[in-house]
Amino acid sequence: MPRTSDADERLLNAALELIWKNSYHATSVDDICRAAEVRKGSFYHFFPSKSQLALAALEAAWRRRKSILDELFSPTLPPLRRITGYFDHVAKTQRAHRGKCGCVLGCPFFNVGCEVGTQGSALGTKIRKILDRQLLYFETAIRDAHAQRTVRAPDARVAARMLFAFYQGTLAQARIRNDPRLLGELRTGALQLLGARGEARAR
Amino acid sequence: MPRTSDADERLLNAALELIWKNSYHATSVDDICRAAEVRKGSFYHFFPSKSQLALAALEAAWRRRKSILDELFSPTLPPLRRITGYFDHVAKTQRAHRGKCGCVLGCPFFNVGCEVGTQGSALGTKIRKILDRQLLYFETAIRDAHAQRTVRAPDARVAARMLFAFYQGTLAQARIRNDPRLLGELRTGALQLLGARGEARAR
DNA sequence: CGGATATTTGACCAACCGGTCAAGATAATC
DNA sequence: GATTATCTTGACCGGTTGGTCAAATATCCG
Repeated sequence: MPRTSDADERLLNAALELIWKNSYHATSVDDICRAAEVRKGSFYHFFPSKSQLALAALEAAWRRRKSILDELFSPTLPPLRRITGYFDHVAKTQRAHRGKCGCVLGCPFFNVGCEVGTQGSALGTKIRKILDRQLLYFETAIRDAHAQRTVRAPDARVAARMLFAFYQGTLAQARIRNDPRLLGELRTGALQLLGARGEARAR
Repeated sequence: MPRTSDADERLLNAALELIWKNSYHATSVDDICRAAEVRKGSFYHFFPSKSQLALAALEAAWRRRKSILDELFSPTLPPLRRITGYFDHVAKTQRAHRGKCGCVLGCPFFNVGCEVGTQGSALGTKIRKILDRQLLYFETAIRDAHAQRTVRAPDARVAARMLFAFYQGTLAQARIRNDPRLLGELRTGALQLLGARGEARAR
């Protein structure tokens, strides 16, 4: 067997980068090829269509994110720490984005989800699935926090949805305004939203 | 003087509808012309470019929204009622969208803001301005609520930003999942986020 | 080395993109 | 009813879109 190429990976990376920074519809196949230094013929050797490439790129991004989430939401950590620790991590990476490419980028799944959500595409379905899974991390952390009474959240699922909405809304505002300082409000907002007890608020 | 036309208004309405439902980049000039039953030549008689049309359409949408906000956030109403009343109104109109076109559409300013936010276009600037103004309604309501001690929010601006993020995040989730039921969580989340007192929570 | 398979290349496609324009149609005004 | 400014029309533009393809080339394996 002949020749192994990394052009497919370069395409995945370039696609994620461009779609994340701009948007799905604003990113053309030619743009992606140019950024990945791959000719269009090779593009269609590896991927059947632009939408399939986007799907694969988001899937790859999710795999990376999942391993970070698994670490930050480890059950060995106090439940509220998992959440605030994750928010700290998000603030850090968004600041890094801003340093590198000049923009706060927000969440790629959420951004593309907003863009294509109403169109019933395969992309939309995949994104809903990813967001659902991300929600689960919040849900179990909140359930644990409730069990050890650092938080009062009888319905952990609803509380997780509200926290997730607050989190994504804050991240999106940071993108729209290109201001990572807004992410500093994630921690206090989360504790407030979950009705965290006084003692739990410190650090 | 000759001939008065409403083609410009039809274009504004069609543009808002299509951009809101789909996205800015997914909506073409031809799409808009078709929906408005206007030939392309007429389009460019009234508007110099697609982006200027979008700008004007969002501006018109904001004017309509502003008059609703002025009414629902009237200082004659109890401060928390202004907020919950607005959320009720949003839930109602989003349900209506879903009934009419099958989709929860979310907030047009926020959606387009997410899409073009990083590109430094005039559209982005306009949207930031609109979102800022919408934020002010929350801010004064929260300040009033704090003054009459139905809420504890020493920094009304920060509290407003957090509430706004929660509101937009929830609306966007409802769009992504096409589920208006999520909007039912706006009220309880808002009261929780603002640390509303027990008595204030009842209806 | 020779063959099999994986990859690369660049030319090509029809459809569509945002935008232009000259010519004609229409209607309020005098 | 002529004038005049507003609006409408449809043909047209070069560039870009997502996507195709046959031929060339590179590599691994025996």
